[in-house]
Amino acid sequence: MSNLLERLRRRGWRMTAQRRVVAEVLDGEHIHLTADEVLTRATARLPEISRATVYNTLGELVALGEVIEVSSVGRAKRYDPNAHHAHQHLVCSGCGAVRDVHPGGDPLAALPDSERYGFAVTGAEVTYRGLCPDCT
Amino acid sequence: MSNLLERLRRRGWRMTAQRRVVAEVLDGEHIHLTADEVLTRATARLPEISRATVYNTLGELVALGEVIEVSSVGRAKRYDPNAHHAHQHLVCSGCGAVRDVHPGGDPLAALPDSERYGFAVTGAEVTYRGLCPDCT
DNA sequence: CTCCATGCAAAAGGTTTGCACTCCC
DNA sequence: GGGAGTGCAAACCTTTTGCATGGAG
Repeated sequence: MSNLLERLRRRGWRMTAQRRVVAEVLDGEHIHLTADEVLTRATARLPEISRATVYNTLGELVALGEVIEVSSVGRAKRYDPNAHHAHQHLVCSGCGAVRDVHPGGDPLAALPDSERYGFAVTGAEVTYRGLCPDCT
Repeated sequence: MSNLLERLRRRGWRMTAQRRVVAEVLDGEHIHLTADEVLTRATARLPEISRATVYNTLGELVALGEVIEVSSVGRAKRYDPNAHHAHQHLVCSGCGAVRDVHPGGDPLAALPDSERYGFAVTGAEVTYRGLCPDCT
């Protein structure tokens, strides 16, 4: 429980049944769901929620910086509610499962000024790839 | 010119006019094109090439390990013909432009065994994000 | 009471597929 | 000559959008 909901309330985020359910689904399991999986789980709790609302809400959570968009395997993005702890992702090339990992050091430090080409660099994401125990 | 075409021929890759044009387009500019941009440039050289063939060919080049799929900004993947030199990507959050960069050190080294959770880890990609000079 | 959020359904990408035809090896 | 590659168009999947309704603050 990282209390995504409570953080949202504290930030004055307008609360509705739909938004609460989406936040609960994301916060409940610490796996990385696709929008469609969020919709399925949300529908189980609140049958009248619509696909558009799930997308709207996910997009807003990403814009607020409370949720991170992760592209894994396949076309659908996955959503990671663990935005407040620095971490990276380990993706299974077989089944697309995503695990949080915590490597040492700051990846940004590896990029010297001479390799920044005038960009204002704001962050770095590392994606480790491999096969999970089940897919080996 | 890194001779993508020649490498493909040497690997016994079945050559056709369409495949040659796709390879030439990728190898010609060292920027990171979307499938649609590849189609546009390929059509300029060979008007009868079809969208499906471009997708088929790109998918095959990726499977062969000669081209890398990069997800930048937006929904469309970009294709990087520079698969034979270790490098990472610097992506502009504004316009989606992708630049190759060469940070120091091996990103895999940052992930200790204790953070691998039984995965057979095969690689790591680093995506640096920021704003390019034009978008600042 | 006033917006903002929602539902519905349609549209918009981007990518994949089925099938008959072509042409490289 | 045979099987891989191609073109066309339709299907598919994911995400976005327009618009009228509904509910939070």
